[in-house]
Amino acid sequence: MEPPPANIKDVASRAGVHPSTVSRVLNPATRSMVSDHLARKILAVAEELGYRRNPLAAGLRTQRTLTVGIVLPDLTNPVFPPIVRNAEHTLGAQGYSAILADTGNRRRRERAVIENMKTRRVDGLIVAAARRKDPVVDDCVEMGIPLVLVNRTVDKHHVPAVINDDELGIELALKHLLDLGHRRIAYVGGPQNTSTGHTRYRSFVELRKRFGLAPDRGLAVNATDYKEAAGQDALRRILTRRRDFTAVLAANDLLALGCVDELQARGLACPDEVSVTGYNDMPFVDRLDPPLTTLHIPREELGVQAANLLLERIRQPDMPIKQLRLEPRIVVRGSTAPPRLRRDRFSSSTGIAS
Amino acid sequence: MEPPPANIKDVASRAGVHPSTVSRVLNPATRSMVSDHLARKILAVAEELGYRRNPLAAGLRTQRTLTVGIVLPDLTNPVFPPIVRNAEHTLGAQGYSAILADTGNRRRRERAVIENMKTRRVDGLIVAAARRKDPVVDDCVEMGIPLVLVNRTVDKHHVPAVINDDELGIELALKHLLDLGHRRIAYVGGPQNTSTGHTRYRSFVELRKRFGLAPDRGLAVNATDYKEAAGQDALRRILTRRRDFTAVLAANDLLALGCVDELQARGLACPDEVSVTGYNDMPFVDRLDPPLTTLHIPREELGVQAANLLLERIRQPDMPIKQLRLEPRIVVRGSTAPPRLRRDRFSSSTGIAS
DNA sequence: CCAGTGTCTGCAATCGTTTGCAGAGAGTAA
DNA sequence: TTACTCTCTGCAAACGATTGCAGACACTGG
Repeated sequence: MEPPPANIKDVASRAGVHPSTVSRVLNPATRSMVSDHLARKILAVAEELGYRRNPLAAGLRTQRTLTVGIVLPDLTNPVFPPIVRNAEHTLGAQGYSAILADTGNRRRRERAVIENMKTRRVDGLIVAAARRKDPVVDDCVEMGIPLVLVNRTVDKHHVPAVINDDELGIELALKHLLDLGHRRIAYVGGPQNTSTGHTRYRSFVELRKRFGLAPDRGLAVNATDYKEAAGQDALRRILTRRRDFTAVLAANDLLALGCVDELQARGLACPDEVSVTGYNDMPFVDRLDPPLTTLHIPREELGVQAANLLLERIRQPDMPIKQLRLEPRIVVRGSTAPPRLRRDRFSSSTGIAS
Repeated sequence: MEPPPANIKDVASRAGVHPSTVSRVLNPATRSMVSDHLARKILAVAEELGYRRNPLAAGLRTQRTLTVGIVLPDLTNPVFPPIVRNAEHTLGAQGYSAILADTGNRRRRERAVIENMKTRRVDGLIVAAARRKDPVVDDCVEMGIPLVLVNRTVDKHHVPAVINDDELGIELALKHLLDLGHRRIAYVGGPQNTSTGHTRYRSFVELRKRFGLAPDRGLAVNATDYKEAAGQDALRRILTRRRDFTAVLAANDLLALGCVDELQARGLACPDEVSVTGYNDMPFVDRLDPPLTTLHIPREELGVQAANLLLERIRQPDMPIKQLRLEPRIVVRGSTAPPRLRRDRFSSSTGIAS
């Protein structure tokens, strides 16, 4: 029922040649070493026997496994599936397989899965779970393991990465709100130990200055996590101090949803009383109530480019390090609108009128 | 910068023993063959040298790779990420790594990726992309490769699988609509070459009979694909024939969303004029406009159980074949409501009043 | 005829583990 | 002492490929 698959020796003996000759024929790089006549014969026999090269044996000898690891913080965050999918496709087209691991956002697990991938001798890594200071990533670059960061990067600047232009993204969102007439704009940011959380926050602060808005510290809070609950919590904290903002700029769609929840819980209408913007343009946020104004990022492109960059590094490890910064674009939907005069009950509690 | 990792020979010579002894110590099954004293010493040396077993070499020898393949039709369908994530976690806890492939719903690619996984000598496969008649799956069972289907199964009944109890699901949805007072209920089904599409459709037809509803063929259409556009298209086809239904039972959330789109396009309010139910309770459908009434399936459980079942089959290939059928539960939200008297313009076209 | 040049193929070592088999000692009983 | 059993460790052959090196062979030119 289960005949052992043919190996290179079977092919060789059936073709009346030595296994090494078969190997050479099957390997494109050494293909030209053997005469055409013989090669054709060997290929025919291989085909006939249904021969498939054993990647374990080959990998053992060559130290290359045609395998790359993909490390995610959380596959259920809708940003990642399209990235993974496209990365997997483009890797697959080049003969590479992807081994996937989800760290659940835990450092211990990140360390463990990358350790595991290293012992499995992956040829390279795509990491979407990087922290700004990430010793695990440092280890990899130090060991010379080809590595590409995607979506998030690290503070050290000599690591290949494909990320979003977050300065631009925040600028687009902020400009949109300013154009609508908003002036008191709250900010709900992401975890500061991620590059996205950090950059978006810094961009917001700087742009606010640049656009001549008062540097209102109490209006910006960074969440501990890119999840709805954390976003809701962050906005709640802002609301304990200030209630006079007319818009919330959130660093991520999930945070934005949390903000919407908190507004709803307090009976504040979105966008009538408070506008909200997100970041990432996750699938289905266009169908939410209200449809979320957000920044669209080229998810597919992120995956493809990360894969290509990694392949490039695997094949030419000495190339200068590249960092790609892809541009987001704003998608205006129903969660933002011009500010309106506040109802009494809203401003009354702090005594501040907008 | 890159010292070659220690191998078993290094450990052996450093500990003054033979490599085979080291191997025995490191392998739990043979651990007891060597004296405690020596074993402890060897473990210490291994630790000291940072020894990690090379899975390629071991796999070459043992024919086991501690690797399983996960095959998906479409990772961007929100049903799958939770399944994958949980499967990966539980496999990882047992030392197995997951290599992932997305077939993009194409048969050619399904064949190719599974072929690839077989040559990579995976120890088993979790397949979520099965068709009802799936020669690729047949090949695998015939070759004796441990295999577990998840979410979808095949017609042949001797394949291990973890799926939903779709009869129950459809019954719950239908009952819910009946309880609300609906009598003319349209059905938008999934592709009939998938087990889910087939079973849900059959269940709907049978249950309608059982509940004493007229067998209204024109009210049921099966979409070609589990996507929004296909759902919209299916409902459009129904609407060309009949306009007197007050509810649509969709076999999948994405189809349901397509139905909502079509209703919206025609100016039919949901749920005021037509109720809609979905299936799967994808993330975020609770926040849509309207929030979708749907069947919640134990996504995490599906992943965990599929992984466990696979591990069981890998370790005990001769166990009788198990099929797990997990129960969905209905989640009632805003997309369903009691039927109301139709407005004139709606019923006028067919002359039938509900 | 011999040396020299090229082209092709085979030899054998190697990658890092695992495991059946056998042998070395130690201990026990007769 | 001998024979036998047990427990532990080493030997060496796999697993299935790749590749540096060298040899076989045909051909050419002197």
